[in-house]
Amino acid sequence: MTALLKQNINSHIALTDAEMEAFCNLFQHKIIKKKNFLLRKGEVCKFEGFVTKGTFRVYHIDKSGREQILYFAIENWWVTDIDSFTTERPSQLFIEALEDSEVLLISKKDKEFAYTNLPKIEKLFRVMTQKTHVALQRRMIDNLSKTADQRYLDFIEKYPQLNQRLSNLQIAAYLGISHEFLSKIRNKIATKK
Amino acid sequence: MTALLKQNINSHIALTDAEMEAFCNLFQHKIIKKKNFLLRKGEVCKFEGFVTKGTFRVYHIDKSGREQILYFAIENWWVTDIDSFTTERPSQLFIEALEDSEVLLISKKDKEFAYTNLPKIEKLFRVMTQKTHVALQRRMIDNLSKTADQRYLDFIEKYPQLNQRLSNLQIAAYLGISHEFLSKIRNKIATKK
DNA sequence: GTCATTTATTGAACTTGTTCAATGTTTTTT
DNA sequence: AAAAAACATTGAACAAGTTCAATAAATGAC
Repeated sequence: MTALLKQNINSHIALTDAEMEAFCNLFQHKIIKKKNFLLRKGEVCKFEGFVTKGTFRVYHIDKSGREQILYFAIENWWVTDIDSFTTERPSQLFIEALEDSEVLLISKKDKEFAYTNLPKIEKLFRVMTQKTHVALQRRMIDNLSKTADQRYLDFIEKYPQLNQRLSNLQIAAYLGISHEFLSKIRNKIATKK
Repeated sequence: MTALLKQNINSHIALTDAEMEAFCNLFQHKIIKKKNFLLRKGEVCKFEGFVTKGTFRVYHIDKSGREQILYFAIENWWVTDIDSFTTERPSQLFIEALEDSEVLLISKKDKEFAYTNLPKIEKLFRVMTQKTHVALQRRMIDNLSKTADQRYLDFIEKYPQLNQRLSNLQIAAYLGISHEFLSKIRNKIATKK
């Protein structure tokens, strides 16, 4: 059940078998059907999750009703609203399953327990947050400097697995463009080749 | 010399006086004159810095020569290229003083020393990275959902101190628009009131 | 204080991306 | 298998933002 989680943790830091067991035992397995929500705007995010099956999208809905996707999470990715989870304030985000999915969830209390009793877990989350932050910095710069065409080409090159699994609607909401315009970009790319 | 740094650390976590002294003693004071660089593209970032005086901008230059500002750092802010610092690979970024400035710098080796010998420092940087990450997530969503006018209004409301100290050139590079267009936005706002 | 440099403004032509509406295609549900 | 729903494409009119060039204003260097 937690094999993928253990492998993921191993890719960041080294834990003894006992530490690994102790930590992984804190997670609860949960099944989320397609179109169901792990979190809705207004709720306090009470978990940090690790995806073992399926796809989630973490998104925001603005005043005019448009959706902006902060990130996708598929197998082997972590998912949470880190803001709401740490501050315990209502979330501004939605986390929705785009397919029938499964996650391992750890509660805030159990995570705090791990921080105090398993010092390396503090390092694990520092390292993971740093890596996530670096990726977001790159995306920020790309969004400031690149045209939508280029961002789309980058996306399909960087995340071929996501490109296969996601509708163009979802990809457009991630790139920050209308799906109609994405369709025109795709047409332009296809006819150019 | 390190009073501001101590105050900043206290705003994130609680350290004993001995821990605080031990940690703050690892920092070196450095003066950087206006238009000089703390880091240039191609160099490995060997420090994490805390600004005690002045202003820095952390920016990227794209293929067409346009500059995108990742963030500004004034007194009481931290500054580094976290990507280059952790991976020890050449940086893609420039860090430049926009005024005569002063920073407290900690080297990678000393930071590692702190992580192993002062466990709370691990927590300090986890917490700080989380907060920075949350701020960047918000900026990302704003950039995906809001028009340049609104982002500018948000900027001057959120960072009045930066708005005062920075040229419109710098602000435009942060917002991801041309400075000419920022000028037109400013005109529109001024004549509307 | 003057000259040179940098920063800010404005207008015109252009490019990128949006909106809306209509139509076709695919997927899901029953 | 048919009907409904969701997704994708296309075109036309529009809005947002860029580029280039010219000029004005502010700042810095000597």
